[in-house]
Amino acid sequence: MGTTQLDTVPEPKYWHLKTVLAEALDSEFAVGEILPNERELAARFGVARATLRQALEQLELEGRLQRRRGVGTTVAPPRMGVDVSSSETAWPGTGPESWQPTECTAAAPPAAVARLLEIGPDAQTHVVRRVRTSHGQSLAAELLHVPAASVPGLTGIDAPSGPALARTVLRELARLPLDGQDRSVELGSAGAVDAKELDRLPGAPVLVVTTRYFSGGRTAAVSLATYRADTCRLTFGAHGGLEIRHEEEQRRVS
Amino acid sequence: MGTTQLDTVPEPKYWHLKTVLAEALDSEFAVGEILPNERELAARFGVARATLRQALEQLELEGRLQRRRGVGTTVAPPRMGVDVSSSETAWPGTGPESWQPTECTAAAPPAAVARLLEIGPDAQTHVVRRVRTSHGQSLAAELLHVPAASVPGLTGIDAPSGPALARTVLRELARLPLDGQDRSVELGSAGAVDAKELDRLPGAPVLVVTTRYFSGGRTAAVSLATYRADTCRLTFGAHGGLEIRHEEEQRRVS
DNA sequence: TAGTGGTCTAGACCACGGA
DNA sequence: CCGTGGTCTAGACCACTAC
Repeated sequence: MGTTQLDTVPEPKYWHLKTVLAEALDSEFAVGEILPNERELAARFGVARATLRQALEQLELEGRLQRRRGVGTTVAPPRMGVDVSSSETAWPGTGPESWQPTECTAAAPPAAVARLLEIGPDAQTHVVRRVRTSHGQSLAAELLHVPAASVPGLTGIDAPSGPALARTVLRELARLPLDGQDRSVELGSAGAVDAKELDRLPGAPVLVVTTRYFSGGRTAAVSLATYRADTCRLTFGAHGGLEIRHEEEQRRVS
Repeated sequence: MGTTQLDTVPEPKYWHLKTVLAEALDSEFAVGEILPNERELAARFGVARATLRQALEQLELEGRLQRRRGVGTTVAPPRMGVDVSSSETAWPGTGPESWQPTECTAAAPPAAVARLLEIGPDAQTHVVRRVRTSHGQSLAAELLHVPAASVPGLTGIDAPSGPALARTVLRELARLPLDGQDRSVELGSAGAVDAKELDRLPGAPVLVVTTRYFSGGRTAAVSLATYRADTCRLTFGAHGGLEIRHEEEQRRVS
């Protein structure tokens, strides 16, 4: 028979729905435009709201949509390219970066960090909190763990607090010779505090960038930076092509 | 009053559930062990299955669990560190890599790729499919887009097909002088074909690594590699510390 | 065939943002 | 206050795996 057999692999509804919506997004909506609410979209497509939401969830994961409680679902702009390699072989806080220190506390590091720092789980460390912003939007939240042993110049001083202390720690750190660094990227979900800092709900997907800074044959500091996975594309450019350019806004299928 | 007021921010059930499960995973389960099935877990915690699944979903996203239909939910091993920078300034297919070419077709590139290649959307390109495996497990699926203009040596030859053609294209590509390359990482979801190649369901979260290869002032090739986000941690090591080491298997909270 | 996770439904109530 | 997305329920059936 001439009928091309389909349905041998029945496509899930939410998957088909996602495809349809993605095409509509390309052809019928402008960036920033708000979609009809979920109840109406579900009715329009003849599915339950939960099913519709499964499709929206995927599109949000891919950075095509942005959903905000109490507001609505909007068409997201293309992801921002965020350079993560510019500070190649450079201490954090040096250079014209977009990081803003917000806090500094003293604490014992979590087990995973202690392992990376190659220190005991009860060693004192300074924890510097920083936020990276661009165009007024929070891109990433960072916890920089600096063992007290790495910045001996701070032992006597305990005067400043908050951002001031953070800057002092960064300054002391920058006095060490930097031998090199290590980076890794993996998927994670935002904890409660990071989520608030990134203006997202807890559990939002994030790209976790782990950086180890080496000095004098030791690991002098470890940074855990969580980037909003919905809005960021991390670039490791040596050729300035995929950089922070905001690129074309609107595309249409030919 | 001495009562520390909680409940000012009522925690969602699935969030609390996720925390409880994560702790149980650390303290009561070994890697590879299978958990009770979803219906029983839901009953045991007194929640609906959908709610339990929301918690499991998050834990899977974080690489702590692995769920397989018809089998069950198992405790996942720590993520594999996968080096993505070793081929720094090197053509793909050269060196002792773990990539395996599987196919090669001729096609016009999708719009997004055409833009990166700086060619028209209807230019002919070779599309090489490769799979990266480690320890018998599929880690990543790649589509390498090579404009026909980049490998003029192939115009006369059209004899081999499949993997053989793929290797020929890679060989021809390697003859060009490589000026540099560009890399970016972002979150995506696996398409139907990639999902099958990665042994995951469509829509599974992946880390998309986009690489541009430059030669003679032009973009000679573009690679789109999708890494399993649940099992991979991408490393950009200059110091061989976070490399493919499988690391400690089992941890316990002190 | 039995048991697993994956999909889907039709409701309900809650938390948040803006008017 | 109303409308939005976020959470949750108690079911049902389907697709896959292994025995």
